[in-house]
Amino acid sequence: MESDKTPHSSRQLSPEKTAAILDGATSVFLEAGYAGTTMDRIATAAGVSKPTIYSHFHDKEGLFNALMERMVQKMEWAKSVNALWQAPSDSPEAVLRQLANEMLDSCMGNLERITFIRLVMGEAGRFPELGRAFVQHGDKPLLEALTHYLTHCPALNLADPAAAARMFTGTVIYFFITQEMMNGAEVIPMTRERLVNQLMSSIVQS
Amino acid sequence: MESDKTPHSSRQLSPEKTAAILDGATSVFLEAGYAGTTMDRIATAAGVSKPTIYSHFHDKEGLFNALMERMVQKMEWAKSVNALWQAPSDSPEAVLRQLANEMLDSCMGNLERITFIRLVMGEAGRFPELGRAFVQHGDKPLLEALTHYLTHCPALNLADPAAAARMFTGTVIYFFITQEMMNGAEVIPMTRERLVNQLMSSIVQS
DNA sequence: GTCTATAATTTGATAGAC
DNA sequence: GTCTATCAAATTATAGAC
Repeated sequence: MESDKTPHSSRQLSPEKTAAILDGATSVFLEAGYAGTTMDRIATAAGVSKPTIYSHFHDKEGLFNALMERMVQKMEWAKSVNALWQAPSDSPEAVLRQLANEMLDSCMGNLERITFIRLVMGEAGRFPELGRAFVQHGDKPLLEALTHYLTHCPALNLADPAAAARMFTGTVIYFFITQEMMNGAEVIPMTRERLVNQLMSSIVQS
Repeated sequence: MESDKTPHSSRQLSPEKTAAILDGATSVFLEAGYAGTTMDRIATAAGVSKPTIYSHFHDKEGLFNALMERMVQKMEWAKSVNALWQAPSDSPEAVLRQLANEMLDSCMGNLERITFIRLVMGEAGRFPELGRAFVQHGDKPLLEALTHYLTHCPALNLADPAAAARMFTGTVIYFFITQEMMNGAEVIPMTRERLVNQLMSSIVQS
């Protein structure tokens, strides 16, 4: 068969424009939500014309899906999970404290992440696959790594490590949700230190 | 001064229509989100004309604010909180188990509540007061009641009851978020029984 | 007080030039 | 391959009849 890479290839879309469209559309969708975003604003933000968008993506929904898939895959807790492996000789308490703090450091005050999660939760009803992909690429790897750690850490004797991992992540992430995603920091004040201490006394020595 | 309640009062808006508009608008906003909702659809759903809507509410945003304020106030965990007081002689484990189960019963499979929370989280950036009101009327009373119980229950000796209450509600509510709001039930399976057992072994005997 | 009809603008999407 | 110009439909909001 002939190669696809002939000099005068029939490739019809510029990768640079594709990236510009995705970047511009990302910022507009994050700011205005799905229904609040117009193709005109995306064209302006991306520095291209509207027909160019439609030549690279079938329609508004196709562009949104492509863009959110890209964002969901960049959204993993990889850096936080590293805390579980990079100092294996540390005490479980030190390791788990660092995990909680890495998770909170990567979320608290991170306006782009806050806006992204708001968008995912708001659209998870109209785009069910988006919600599932968020859990698949975000929560699942974190829960698996933490469950594995809690299972194999010699000092801990947990009856149900997977449930303990759920309690750990749920406590940390819902704290982030109430304080920052819901603007509740002054309504129900709480410090991260007290929360993490509570988790330690519940997991490390129960 | 003259009374406002003269027989030929100058009252100019029918309360029945106001209620019809609020009800119709609620169902449309829940289904389509803020930007995805049109005043035409609200008029049809409410069984009134568009000018009638504008005579009762200043504009789309004013209608949305009025409606969400009403929904936020109906959204309390009152029934769940009752579990903390209606059988004070029960063991802490029995009381806390019932609280967790009441919370989950009122959420899991409750499509209207799922859609409502998705709407609040999705719009908490563009309507910051909405997020705060959600925490004020939802999380705060629940946390205060649970903290009070954990503080005064003789059998428990918790170092930080408020932090323990946070762990309890965060674990339960984030479970609901991942499994149902994010459609993650098949991606990261977990039973409510295991989760509640984990909470019991972390709080009742730590 | 509520409606019918409509104004003014914006929207998602495309035809056709180059 | 990308743009200018433009379409048909939908959108927020209102004027004026009754």
